[in-house]
Amino acid sequence: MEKQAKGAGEGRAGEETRAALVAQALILFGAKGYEATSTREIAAAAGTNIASIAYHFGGKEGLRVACAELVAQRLMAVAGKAVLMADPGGDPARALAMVEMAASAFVGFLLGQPQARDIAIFVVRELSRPGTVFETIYPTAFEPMHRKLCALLGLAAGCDPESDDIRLGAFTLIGQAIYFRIGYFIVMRRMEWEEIGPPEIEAVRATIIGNIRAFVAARRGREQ
Amino acid sequence: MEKQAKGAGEGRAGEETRAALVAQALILFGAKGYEATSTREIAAAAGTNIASIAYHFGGKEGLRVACAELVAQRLMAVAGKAVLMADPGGDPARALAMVEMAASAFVGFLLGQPQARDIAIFVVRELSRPGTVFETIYPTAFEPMHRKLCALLGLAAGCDPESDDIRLGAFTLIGQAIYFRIGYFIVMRRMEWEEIGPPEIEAVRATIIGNIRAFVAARRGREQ
DNA sequence: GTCTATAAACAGATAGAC
DNA sequence: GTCTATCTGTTTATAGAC
Repeated sequence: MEKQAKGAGEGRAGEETRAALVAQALILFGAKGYEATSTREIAAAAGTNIASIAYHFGGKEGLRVACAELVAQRLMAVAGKAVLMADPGGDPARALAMVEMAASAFVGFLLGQPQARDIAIFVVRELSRPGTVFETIYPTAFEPMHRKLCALLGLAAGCDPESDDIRLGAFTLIGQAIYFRIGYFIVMRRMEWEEIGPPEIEAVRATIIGNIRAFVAARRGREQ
Repeated sequence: MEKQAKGAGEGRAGEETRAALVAQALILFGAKGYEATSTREIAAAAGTNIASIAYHFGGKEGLRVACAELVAQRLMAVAGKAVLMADPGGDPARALAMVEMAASAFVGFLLGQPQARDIAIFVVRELSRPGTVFETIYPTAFEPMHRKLCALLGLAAGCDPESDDIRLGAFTLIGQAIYFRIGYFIVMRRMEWEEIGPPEIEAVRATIIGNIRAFVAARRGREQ
């Protein structure tokens, strides 16, 4: 009644409404889960009506897919340049530094502003089960990044980048970072933190980077 | 019509129905999520009717709480003896061995039989947001276990067990294990595994135990 | 305690005016 | 493209027979 005063001859396309719907859906899906979020809720948050979801996306499921596409695109835009194009030039020390930088950025994203956190949890939820969204995000974003991480780790540690050891090790690195988002409230309670701000993020970062160095050091010290 | 032939004078109490409902709800909540699971589904899986959920638990939410209580109880029964009562007797080497044993058991549980995996994911989901279930499981099961893990890690590494470093380090250890459950399908895809059986579990176990040793070694080698 | 039948609320999808 | 009003199916919860 007061929110939208757009007449029929508005001119500006419905691209804005579409974008608002995806943006709000992403936040709500992340915060409450896909099933627990109603289309009415999303429409209200986006300042539009329920019917517009069917119009723009064909239905709730289409909106979910649109969220996945947006996320995959953003992930590639951000990490694609920072991670995928990283070139250590065959130098183990530089490779290690690049892994540390990537981990640092990842932790900052996971624990940063609430909106980023909700997007992160949307991705985690969707990647935890097979489906359309999994098939959208895994091949275009996750797999290339994990492969690159393995390349850097392998170079840094002096191991075959595609060995079971390095591939699984890369998962343990990702996992410990993601846990701080999954277990957000557990961590806050146990650490007796009121909120997770810059100093807290820094503490998490330091611990994870310590683990990365220990991981690499343990392998460097062995054979090869 | 054919499933239940219990007359009025059956004698055996409804404790069985109650237990079946909790058991099936736990599996379904874990597999599909709380919101995505209908009470009809649960009742059918438990071989009873919808009304019995209201009778035994007051409603769907009561069933969720009952699941939490069962999980908290089982966690304490299993891990309570294996972990909480572990006494390294002040020996760092024994403390490290105990952490490794606990991690090994934890990974086995997380990746073991499907039923155990579903229970694990129920716990992870519920602990990821504040609520009644969080308040049930966190203080009675999670907090004591994390504290004990910190004690063992601190002793093994020669650090203050309640320092930020050790407490956060304990989270990174838990996180990397849990990731293999959260990211089950990602791992399978990337590792090109058809299923996660004993040899795959062993590989994950080896990587995580390697990380634990690296974590401890990095701190032992420093000061103190 | 267990069940069927049903009530009341809510979901996602759609028709049609503008 | 946007909206209101409505359709259709499903949800949880409940009443009441047995």
